Amino acid sequence: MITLTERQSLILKAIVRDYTEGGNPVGSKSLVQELPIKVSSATIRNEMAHLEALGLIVKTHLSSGRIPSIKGYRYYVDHILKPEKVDSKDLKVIQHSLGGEFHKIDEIVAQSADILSQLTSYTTFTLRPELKHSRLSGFRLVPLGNHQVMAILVTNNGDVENQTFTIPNDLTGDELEPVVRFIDDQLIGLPLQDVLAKLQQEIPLKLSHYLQNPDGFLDIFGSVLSKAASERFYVGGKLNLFDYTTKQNPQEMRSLYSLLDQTDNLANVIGTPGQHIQVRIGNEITNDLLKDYSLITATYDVDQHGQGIIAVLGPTAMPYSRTIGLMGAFQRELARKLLEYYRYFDE
Amino acid sequence: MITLTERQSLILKAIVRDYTEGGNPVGSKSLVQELPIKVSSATIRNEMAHLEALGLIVKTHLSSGRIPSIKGYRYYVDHILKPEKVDSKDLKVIQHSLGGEFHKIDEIVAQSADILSQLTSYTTFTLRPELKHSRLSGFRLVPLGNHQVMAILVTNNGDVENQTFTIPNDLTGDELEPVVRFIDDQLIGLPLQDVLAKLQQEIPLKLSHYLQNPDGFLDIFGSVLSKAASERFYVGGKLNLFDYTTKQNPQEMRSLYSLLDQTDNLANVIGTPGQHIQVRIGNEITNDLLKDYSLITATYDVDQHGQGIIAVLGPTAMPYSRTIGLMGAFQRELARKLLEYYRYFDE
DNA sequence: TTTAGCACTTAACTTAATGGAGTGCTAACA
DNA sequence: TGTTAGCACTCCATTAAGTTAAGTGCTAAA
Repeated sequence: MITLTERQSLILKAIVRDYTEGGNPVGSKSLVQELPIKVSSATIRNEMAHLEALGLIVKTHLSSGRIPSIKGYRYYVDHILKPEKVDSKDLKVIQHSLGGEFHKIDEIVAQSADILSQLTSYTTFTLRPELKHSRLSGFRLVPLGNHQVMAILVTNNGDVENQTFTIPNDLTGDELEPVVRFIDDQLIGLPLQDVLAKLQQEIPLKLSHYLQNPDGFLDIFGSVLSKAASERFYVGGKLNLFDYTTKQNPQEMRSLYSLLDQTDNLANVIGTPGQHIQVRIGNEITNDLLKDYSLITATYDVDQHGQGIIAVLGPTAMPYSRTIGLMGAFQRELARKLLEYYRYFDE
Repeated sequence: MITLTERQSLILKAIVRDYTEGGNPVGSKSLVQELPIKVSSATIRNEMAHLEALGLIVKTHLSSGRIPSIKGYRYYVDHILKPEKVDSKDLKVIQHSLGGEFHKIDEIVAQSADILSQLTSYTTFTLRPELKHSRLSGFRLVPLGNHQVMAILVTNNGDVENQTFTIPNDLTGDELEPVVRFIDDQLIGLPLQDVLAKLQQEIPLKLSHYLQNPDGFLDIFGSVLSKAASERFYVGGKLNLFDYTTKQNPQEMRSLYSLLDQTDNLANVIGTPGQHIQVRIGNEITNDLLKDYSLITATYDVDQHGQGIIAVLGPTAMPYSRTIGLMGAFQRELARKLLEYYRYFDE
């Protein structure tokens, strides 16, 4: 366990600030002018040597200024940083962007990713509150004429998922009616997860009483259901990657960009709802492509409707204080907006 | 009007081929070995000087080999190039990828963009057959409970567009029923364009006979309608841009990438259905961001269902012959698949 | 414990030197 | 008249050497 003196802490803090703002290694002379204490550059050099011995800062070459190491950022984040109070202008942006009328939870969550990326200039990820709290509240099959049927699934949270199918010739709309009634009787009110489980087991058997060949229908229902039950991250500010990337090589950029496009895979990187706010720096992220970046994840809480995630990906040299401040504001505002949205359907 | 001798034409062709394959300026000595005619390097130098005087090839510096100029590519494309016959393996890939079952035209068109980008390693754009040939064939409002209504619009081509709305408290599902009947009576069978036009003019007036306050409904109907009537390009192989880009600067990459993301703006760049196949090279493209690239657009024809577009964006130094060959195959296969799809709804 | 002073190190930039690929031109040749 | 060998010339790319500025560690004195 590392403990720093007041002065060492001030120096580390100044190095982190200078480096994240200017991008250049920080030398002892420039620190003399900035520090609120009066010491010579030689003294600061001595302290810096100490911080380096502890592994908190490193040189880029033998006679260069210092930059924070991963461990240094870690110490800074854990012991020094105070989240910055959100600028009232920024808060207004957040509130205004969430103030409009939304018809879907996903719209709110996607919008949040966009606004947060705009405010931070980084790349952001948002996940809606976990679906394990969603229950099936309705299922319809709407014949559209011309061999087409639309399947619609509704949850108690107001989520609507739909998909259009071309019906095989041996399956008419009329035949499907009793099946819909079967679903209504047996499955309405159950959590989506349970429905999904039953779909693998008892439903096919029971359904065969109603329908000669249930496969076609099961495909349709299963497909809409799994769409409704799938958790996916929304990504905002993908283009910002071009601004803060450390990669020169277009090939590496491609791999990175491609990672952000695989929204279904992001849970592996970002994780699941958990700690209030978690900062992962450099190789603390379990993905080699991101080992030069920092990832901040925050869980937000919408009471009995479960928890969701917002996350920011940026350079290791980022203004953590400001970023974390903004994320705190988003946690609150997003939770508030979603609660308001859910309340509409709880009536 | 430029006319080249047989030998000059051979030399230009060889320079284009060498440069697009190797990426290096081509010198007279290397050409000696490749050309099917027996002449010395000095002779070739003389001919090259002539081609340069015509503006077909240029030097990168005073004593360098030559590369084709825009004008040179132009001449090559217009007078020398023969579309390459599509490899049977590639043709199988195309046919297989379009062979599956699709539930939407947009799926077919989007899939085409992906496959073409895969085969060319470039970025591709596809546009479905023009919507002016689509007619409104059905409109539904499905109440989903809990203040929600789904509006569904169907066209004679089997296109289905839908959107979910939260209904204002002063608008109940029952009230909407006569309105749907009004739509069915008055608008079914009309081209979407006409419906859109009427929506601006006579409909609001007529509707006020049925409904106290038609604004809410008009918003809903207009919103779904304009979704259905909007033409947008599908983009495939955006990531390939990283491979063939000439930009080093991340900022320029960002602008370029951002252009490709604005799918509603692409018509300005790519144009509307027209010529069979059009090749635009370098600054012939009316967009400064693309002035170092080539854009090949091809119109495909689906009989009475109208025309669509496929396009490929790549480096100016691209194997035009192969690319154009592939696009020709796509024109045929895509038109065939769409015809088959449409036929299903014409029954 | 702090500080002034100094020798030392390194990146980044500039300048010079060298080799190779390719050209244009001239004069001879078929 | 078209073709070719020969040669001087140009420019890029690479390497080598020199210079400057920023910053360090260490020593010795306050």
